[in-house]
Amino acid sequence: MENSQIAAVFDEIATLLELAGENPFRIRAYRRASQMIAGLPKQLRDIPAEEHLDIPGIGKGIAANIAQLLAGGSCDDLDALRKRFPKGLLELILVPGLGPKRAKLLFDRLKIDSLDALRQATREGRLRELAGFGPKLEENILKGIEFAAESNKRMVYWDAKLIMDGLLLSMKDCPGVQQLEAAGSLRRGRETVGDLDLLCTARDGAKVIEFFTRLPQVSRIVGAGDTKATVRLAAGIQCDLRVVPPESFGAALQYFTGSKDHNVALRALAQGKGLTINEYGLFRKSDAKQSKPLAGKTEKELYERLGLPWIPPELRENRGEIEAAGAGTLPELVKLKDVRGDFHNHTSHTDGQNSVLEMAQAAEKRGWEWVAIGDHSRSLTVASGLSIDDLRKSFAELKRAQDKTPGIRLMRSMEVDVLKDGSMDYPDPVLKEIDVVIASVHSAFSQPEPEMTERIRRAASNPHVDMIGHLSGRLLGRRDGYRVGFEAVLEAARDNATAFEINGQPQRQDIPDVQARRVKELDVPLAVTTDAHAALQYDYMELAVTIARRAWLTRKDILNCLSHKDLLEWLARPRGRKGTR
DNA sequence: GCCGTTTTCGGCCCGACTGTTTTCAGTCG
Repeated sequence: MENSQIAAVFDEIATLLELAGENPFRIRAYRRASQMIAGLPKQLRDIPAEEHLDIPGIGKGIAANIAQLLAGGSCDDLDALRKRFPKGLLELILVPGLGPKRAKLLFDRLKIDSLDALRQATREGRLRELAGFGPKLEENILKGIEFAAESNKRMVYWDAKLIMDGLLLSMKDCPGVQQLEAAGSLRRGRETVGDLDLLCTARDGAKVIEFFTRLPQVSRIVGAGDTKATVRLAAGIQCDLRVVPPESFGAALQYFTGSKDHNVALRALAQGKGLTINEYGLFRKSDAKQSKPLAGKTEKELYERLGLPWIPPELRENRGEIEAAGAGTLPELVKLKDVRGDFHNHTSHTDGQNSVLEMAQAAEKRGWEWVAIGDHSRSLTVASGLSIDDLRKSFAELKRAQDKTPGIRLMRSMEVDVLKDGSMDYPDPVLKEIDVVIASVHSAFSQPEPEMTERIRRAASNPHVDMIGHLSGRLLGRRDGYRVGFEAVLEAARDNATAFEINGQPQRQDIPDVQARRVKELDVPLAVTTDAHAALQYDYMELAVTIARRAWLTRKDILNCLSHKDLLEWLARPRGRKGTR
């Protein structure tokens, strides 16, 4: 069982406990464990059971559940709870306005146990029989049912970012708005985003809220007060706007950036110092009226007043960043400007849109020091992969492009298919002619895990392979990755001085942050890549770097931060078993 | 259920908004 599946079980247990009206702190314990496990850099099954207790948020009870899950795929607590509540009850909670209490009431009194049953009962006016259910709620539930049916669709980071960029532009025209910033999971750079959070300072909140709710992007107003509004955007995502006074901007930005777990942990830290935090500032507990904020204007002063350096948003997942900040061991995260070039992209020879020269010129224009320009190998016929002859012709073309782009050093890279048996799509002598070889799986996705693992291990052990491309093979929102043993591949990569790619295509984001952090743990190098299929898609480097930052990576961990000279040295590194960098 | 340089028991983050209420519960983030 994967960590993500175990995390999902604990999340379900937490929800079911809510329905059962259990102790809220017990519920929170399960949620916390779920979050913690989802963020672990290593698979629980690869950690000795007795060490599970060392993980924060995991005690005796949850450790026992983990043991059961790893042994048999389920656990007693989950099974017992599932027997008490029908599956459809979990759907009801997805309806905005319905939480565990109301869902339970609907089930107990009206036997409603699915969205369909809810729709019918609402239309028949049966909800009004219940205390606390009036006409407004009824109306909101009807609207909410359609939303719930598709509410598990999160938007990939890049799409959400583009929508947010548009909103920021629009809100700049709003009279009275001073500071304006995106918060929430988007600011933390999460791979998918469930809703957008926008924060601004202004004197007259009501006027700003009115301006915001009338923007053309807004399709429906869910709620609006003097300091807060929630709307549905035509683009199909919810957006919250909060207006706060300038002296609270830092506290509010911190608060609405989250994550929830980070904030809870930060509050606990404040508690221990006799302080309390809310979105308006940091206060002494003794200051009951909260009249004298100790900090709040900026995030930096808020963290510093708690005895911590400012923590970059990408790290705020309660995955050890608060402890590291306290110990002064936060990493100096890689920045976009540290990147000197890209390894992975495609030209019009295969499925890209721009020529080799155009890709070279676009890279030069970005100010990169070098770029490796790539294509697909011959097996990938859907993308008209290059034959050996065409590949060799392209070397000459690259030389001609180099003459026209004196400001950048060009190299040839190739995304070479890993065939079913783990052999490469070109013979070794041909691979040797290519400057940067990226080994990727594009076929036979449904191989059993042991075969897939061995297949990629073999590729990672090929002395001409420089990095493993998009290891999981997932496409967010479209398909899960293929089944592959990450630790086994990682071990082969370490032993053979092979790197891992962090692919910045919005649907891929592969490998994800948690795995990249694990790669770093073993001191295996990583590369951030765009997988650009058009010159404009070099923009995806920003996303690849964001993933790297979420993985706690510094410039030392990333091959793209090497100078051309040092990169050539790395490419010529000694290979083979136990070879060193 | 977890956790402990205040504690192995008794705590556990905090406020806005809504809808239904005569003072607040439920939901949400």
